[in-house]
Formats: sequence, structure tokens, C-alpha cells
Amino acid sequence: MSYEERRIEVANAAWRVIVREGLDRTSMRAIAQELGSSTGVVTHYFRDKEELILFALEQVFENVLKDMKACTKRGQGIDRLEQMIFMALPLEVSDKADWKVWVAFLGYSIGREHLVQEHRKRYDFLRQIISQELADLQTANLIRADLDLTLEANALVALVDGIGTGIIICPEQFSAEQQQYLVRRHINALLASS
Amino acid sequence: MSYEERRIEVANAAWRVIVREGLDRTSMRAIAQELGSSTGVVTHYFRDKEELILFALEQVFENVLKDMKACTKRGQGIDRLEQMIFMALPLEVSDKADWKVWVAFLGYSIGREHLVQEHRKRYDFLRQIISQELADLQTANLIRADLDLTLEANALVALVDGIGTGIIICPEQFSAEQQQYLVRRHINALLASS
DNA sequence: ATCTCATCATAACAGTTGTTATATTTTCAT
DNA sequence: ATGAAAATATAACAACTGTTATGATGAGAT
Repeated sequence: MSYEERRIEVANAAWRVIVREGLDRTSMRAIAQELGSSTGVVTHYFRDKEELILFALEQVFENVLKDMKACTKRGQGIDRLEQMIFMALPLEVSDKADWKVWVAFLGYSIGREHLVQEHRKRYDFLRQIISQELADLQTANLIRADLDLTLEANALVALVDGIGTGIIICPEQFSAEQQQYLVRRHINALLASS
Repeated sequence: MSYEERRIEVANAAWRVIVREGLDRTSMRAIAQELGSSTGVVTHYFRDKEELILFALEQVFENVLKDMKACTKRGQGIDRLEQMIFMALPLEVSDKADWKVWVAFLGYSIGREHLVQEHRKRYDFLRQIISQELADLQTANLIRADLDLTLEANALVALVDGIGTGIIICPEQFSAEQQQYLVRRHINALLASS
């Protein structure tokens, strides 16, 4: 197994502990135990705890990013935007664990400005992708020409965020169908009236 | 100063530390220092840390609840619903501190099921209030009759949640006007077409 | 076979944590 | 003023934290 693969294994162990125990109870020793080895392994692959946590978060983020970008290849038009948003939602049970990591990190960032900036980088990235998608739809006359695309991208991210965080607290409140319905309705409001 | 007032003073000190340092760095000693006294005071008024944290969260929650209920007295119709939602949004800078506590607690709850339930209680409460408001609007024929009110209440809570958490990471992304615009647009989609 | 270095294990360090017990002070009715 | 009770302070406890240093083990190349 390569160095990078082993690094990911350690991060995956950290990911599992975060989901199960929460971020502030994810100690080096707990990660090592989850990994089935000693803390020496953890410290060998990561300079410190923060580097490890950020790496684990990056894994989560890149997973959804990969799915979203895959949509760019496949579909087209409004449907493509919809599919992209769906990829970020906790439609399946397995997605909820990723959302737990996301939310845990969000809360953990309060009072740590540099972690807020880390989080912000990823928000900006998502916004940019969605904004680009909206721009394409606008030039194709599929959505209204008078839309403030920055605002609309923000709104879509907020919608996803609201659903994602809400579902952690009340897992049964949003079925996959309801999540998709809300996204569709939101997007429908943007359509060109032609 | 009464016992209950002093309790609130301690909780307020805790609130300030949470906003400034984050929840997991809010130690008993840090709270005592913020209060300008010893840890003996903190432990005297609260059985343990969790009771203190939950009490501080309850203060935050009751503040917005009070504002929302005040709307029930004043306005009427669609405008009243709008105003209620506005009360929960971080429209002013001072509101953002409360949102930090809310989000910090949300993240802190990951991996602590009983804290998730605590959070859930408050979500359910909000949903119920909004749901009741929607029901009134429905019987008054102001919003569409075919709406699933539970779903719509969930959607509104998610909208508020998405804006609130997003604004912590990117404080300049949503101006007060933009927040209100998004809420108005969301609610407009519910209006009866009469 | 031996040397090298990546990998892993163990142990110790200094700090911090929540909690508890025990003083000390203040308040206040009698 | 005096005693009881509330409020506050201090100190100690054991457990846990991230980090670091130091050994041990392993595999692969020469």
C-alpha cells in the first residue's frame, strides 16, 4: 500500500470516529484505536491533529465534488443543474454520515477563524460551480435574464445547507422525494417564462 | 440580585465565551474568568457543564421565540408570517452571535444523541409554530389549499437554517435585504392564485 | 548479509479538562 | 450581635489531551 493510500486509511478511521463520537471527542488515541494500531501511525502520516482533520474534511468534500462534476459530463440544461444539486443532498442514508462530518466541522470552526476560512474556501468553490452552471443556463435563455446569479447561487447553497443540517437533527423529516421536490420547486421559480 | 438572575448572568458569560472561543474551548475556568469570579460560582449555579450549556442555548432560543411570538400579536396575514421568519434570520450583526451559539451547539451534538434530541425539541417547536401559522393562512384562503403544511414548515425552517449557517461562514454573502428577498420569494410561491 | 529508511510502537511530557470537597466570605433574618 | 444559610473562593483529584522523543520492526536495495 502506498503512502498516500495509507494516509487515506488513517483519515477514514478519523472520519468514522468523527461520525460516531463527534469532532471534539476525536482524539489521536481514538483514531489510532479505530485504525487498529498505535498513535505512532497517526502522527507519522500527519503533522498534527488539525492537518488530519482538514484532510478528512477534504475527502468528504471531494467526494461530493466528484459526483457534481460527473453531472457536468452527462446531462444538460435545467436537468443537469438539478442533478448537481441532488448530489450534494443527503438523499441516501450513507450520505448523512458525510453531512455529520460537515456539520461537526462547521460547529468546531466557531471561534477558530482560520478554520472558518477553510470552510469558506469550500463554500466559495461550490458557489462558483453553481454560479457557472446558472450562467450557462442564462445564456441559453433557459432561466430568467434578470436574475442576480451570485444571489441565486447563494440561495441554492443555502437551500442545500438547510436541508442537510436539518436532516441530521430530524432524519425522518425529509424523504428523498421531498428533498428533490423542494429543489425542483426552487429551480422552477428561476425558469424563463417563455 | 435573585438566584435566577445570577444564573442568567453566568449563562451570559458562557454565551460570550462560546461566541468568542467556540463550544469545545468553553471550559468552566474560562466561563468563570469571563464572569470575573471563580469556578465555585459556576458550579454553584449549575450541576455540571452540560446543564449550563443547555441553559445558555435555551436563552438564545427563547430570545428568538419571544420575537416571533410578538409578531403573532401585531400583524396579520402573509405579512405576519414574513415578519416571524425575519425574526429568526441574522439580519443584524448582533443576531450573528446567537447564530454562532446555535451552530456551535449543533456541531457539538454530533455523536451525542441526547444533545441531538435537545436540539430536535427546539426544531419541532419552531416547525409547529410555523405550521400553525400556515394553517391559519390556509383556512383564510391566503395560501394554496393543496399544500402539505408539514413539508412547507420544514422547508421554511430549512431556508432559515441555510441562511443562518451560511452567513457565519460568509458574513457578507447575504445582506439583510437579500435575506428578506429570498424569504419573500419563497413565501410568494405558496400564495393562492386567486 | 548488511545497511537504510519508512513504518510502527511505546512511553513520557506538560497542560487542560470536569468534578468534588473543603474553606472562606457575605447576606440576612432573628 | 449572632447564628444559619447562601454565595464565593481555593485547592486538589484523576482522567484525558496533543505532542514529542525514543525504540523496535519491517522491507527493499545494494
